[in-house]
Amino acid sequence: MPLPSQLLLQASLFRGLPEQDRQAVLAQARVRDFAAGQFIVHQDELVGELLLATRGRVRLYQLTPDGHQVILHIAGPGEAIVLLPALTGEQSSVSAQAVEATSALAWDEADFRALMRRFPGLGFNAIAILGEHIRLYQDRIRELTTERVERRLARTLLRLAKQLGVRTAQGVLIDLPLSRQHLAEMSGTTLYSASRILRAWEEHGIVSSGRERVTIRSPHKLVAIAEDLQR
Amino acid sequence: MPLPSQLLLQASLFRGLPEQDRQAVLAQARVRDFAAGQFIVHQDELVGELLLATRGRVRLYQLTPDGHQVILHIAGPGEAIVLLPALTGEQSSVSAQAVEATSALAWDEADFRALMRRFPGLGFNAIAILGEHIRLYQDRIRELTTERVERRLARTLLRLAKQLGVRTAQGVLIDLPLSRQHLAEMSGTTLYSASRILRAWEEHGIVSSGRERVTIRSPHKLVAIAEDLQR
DNA sequence: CGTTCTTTTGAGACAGCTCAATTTACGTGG
DNA sequence: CCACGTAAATTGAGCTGTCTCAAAAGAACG
Repeated sequence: MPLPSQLLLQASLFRGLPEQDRQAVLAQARVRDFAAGQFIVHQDELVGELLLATRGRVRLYQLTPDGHQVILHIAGPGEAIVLLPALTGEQSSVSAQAVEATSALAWDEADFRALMRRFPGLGFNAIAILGEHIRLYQDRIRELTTERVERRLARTLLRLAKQLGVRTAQGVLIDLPLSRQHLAEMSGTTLYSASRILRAWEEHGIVSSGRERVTIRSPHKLVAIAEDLQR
Repeated sequence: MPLPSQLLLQASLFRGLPEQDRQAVLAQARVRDFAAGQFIVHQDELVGELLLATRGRVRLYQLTPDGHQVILHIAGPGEAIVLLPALTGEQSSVSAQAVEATSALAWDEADFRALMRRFPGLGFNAIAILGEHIRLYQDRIRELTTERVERRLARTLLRLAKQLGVRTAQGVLIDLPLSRQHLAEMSGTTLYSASRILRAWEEHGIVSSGRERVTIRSPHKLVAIAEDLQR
């Protein structure tokens, strides 16, 4: 099996590890594949393994009792799909569903913990990843309590563009099937408000969006909206 | 200096550490004291040390460009005041201000990292703590996007009661100077809405609140509001 | 070329915010 | 211990951003 080593060199989890150690860690991983739309873990379930995406995209979300979805993150190649439950042995706080055909490396919880004892760098990297998540979440909490919908939506698009953006002739395409509903669930609003705002932006030449696709034509203007540089 | 060892046995950071190791870690700590109201760290500043509260209460918050505060957490004895920046070497994502006279143990960033290499249990505990924060933040994001103010306020009070609640004759007192403004900043609303809701709850015998004080008379009813058990 | 899912758009409702004006509680100093 | 000043809390009134619900139009796919 040819490992996608270029990508895994960049994976935050392995950053700074000596090549030899990295190989030792990779040697213990299994490969798992998920079809588009397949559920990978369910909220409040025990998982028992650490999953690191190598291909595809995974939607991480929480479900409320009355059926609302809140999307917390879209994980792409090089990112962990399930990390915390494997590190702490607790159940998952989120559900994960593959958006596209996805592959991942999998380590058994116990195995990975043993690896962390052997290679302390792994532990530091895990902490750094959790730290990034914490910062992102803190930012979102601040945005949700102090900013209005339009700005939050702008931030969501900018975050997505940074993470999954692809340069095209028209601008930056967010390379992911992304409905208005999904955008709403990432921004803390409703599908209707998201649709109206995107329409308005389309009129102003800021974005160009179709069915489950968004291209940012003018990242600059979007930043202006997100950061309130206009008035 | 007599260490408050009972408390430090419970501190999540030292959980499960052999007594001997714990002593070795504690031996490298300095004690720092902060007056009520004193600023401990500022957002976006480098910190350079890990701070573990042993006494008092610390408000952790973010400030928005237009001056709004968003309170992310109130840290009490046994909890870390500054953790992530020391672990990753990055600047702090939050500001910290002592609510009361506060004491803390302090380790230099580099020293603590060395201790983590020596005692891997420290690293696992750090991960567990970060994990708890992540779960709390995820919950808040979900609440902010799907629940209305009254319920969020109920949850805020319940969280505070769980963490800092003191049983009294009238109910559970939240042992902390806590204005309507602060409650609003923890719940994602305004001081006015918080005030109105508390008044209504007072009328229904759910809480009894005075100036910067809240006592929960009927935790049961508050849970009913938070969890929507009523209708 | 009908079926299904996504998106758009309209109209109305309302939760919660804003702003202003009091009232209440506390601490301090005379 | 009282009077005063200050900060917190309450309350009213009006406004509006955003949600809700309904309906129709557009896009994809067998």
